[in-house]
Amino acid sequence: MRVSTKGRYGLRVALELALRYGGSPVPVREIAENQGISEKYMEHLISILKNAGLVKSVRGAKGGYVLSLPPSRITLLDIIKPLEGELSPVECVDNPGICDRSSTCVARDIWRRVKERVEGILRSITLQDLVDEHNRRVSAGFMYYI
Amino acid sequence: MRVSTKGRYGLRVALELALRYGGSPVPVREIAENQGISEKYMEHLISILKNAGLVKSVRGAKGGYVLSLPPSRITLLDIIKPLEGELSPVECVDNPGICDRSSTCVARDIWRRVKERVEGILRSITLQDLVDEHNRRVSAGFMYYI
DNA sequence: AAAATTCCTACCACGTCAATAGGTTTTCGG
DNA sequence: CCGAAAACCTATTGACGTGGTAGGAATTTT
Repeated sequence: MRVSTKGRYGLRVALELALRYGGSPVPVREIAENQGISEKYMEHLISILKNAGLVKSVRGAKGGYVLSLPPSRITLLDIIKPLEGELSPVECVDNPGICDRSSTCVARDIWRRVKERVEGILRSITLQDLVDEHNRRVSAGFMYYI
Repeated sequence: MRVSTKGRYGLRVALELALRYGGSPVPVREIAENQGISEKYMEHLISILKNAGLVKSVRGAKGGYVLSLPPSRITLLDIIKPLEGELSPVECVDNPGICDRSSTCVARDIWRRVKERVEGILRSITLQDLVDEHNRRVSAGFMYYI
């Protein structure tokens, strides 16, 4: 039941772009450095987000990436889905034809509920929520050291 | 975010044992035949359930497996956990030390909530619930053909 | 004794994931 | 106009987990 690094890293990328929303385009190199992830791999991940229409690119020098929508209008599900594919624990939830027991299978119902809940959580949280929470923690951490 | 065949098959095995709870021990061969799964592989899976204390074995001829508790006292989480391991979408939920950002990571909180929800669902359903639902469907299917 | 069954350990083939490599194209600044 | 900075594209690789197999040893019933 693990999310791959695509989903994990991708979420961190999106958060970084959200924190800098409204500013100049952010090059992959910067994100990769901040996150301690290979630049080349990051490039690959962000191209998935681009194809999904979540980020826009600016080519050439001084280029980089920006979110194509305000953080408040992007849910975590929007980000995770293109990176991870369907969030079903089992194939037959999305594709009943794969198993001839699907129509009466009691297990399938369980897996369907699991998927719905997971999607529900991710859909209910926006990037802006994460930004707010992040800022709360940073300022709390700052206060702590005074 | 997929559950492996271990979890899927294991759940079906448990359901079969639950349907036959109170009867004589069920040999692996029978379960494997009913489910269309390799006997050898099934053997391996059921030994995991045995080590977890969910089923008891009776060795020798006329032997087999039985649930070690009534179906109403076994939750789906009890079954899935030994087969699949922790249900965390990311490692750091169970093992914060793996990442030095854990203490302030906003993403980690999300993944923790996902895990809690998934576990919550699986913990709220017992094998007896599945048995009841199964029986309901069987009799409904029967009525349908009259 | 023979058959049925659990139990144990090792092995392997395959696919996916994570990552790397090596370029080509576009754009800005001077 | 040139060079640097950046996105973009395609292919390849290495490692690992998953799913499944093999062969036999131990235990119990008939």
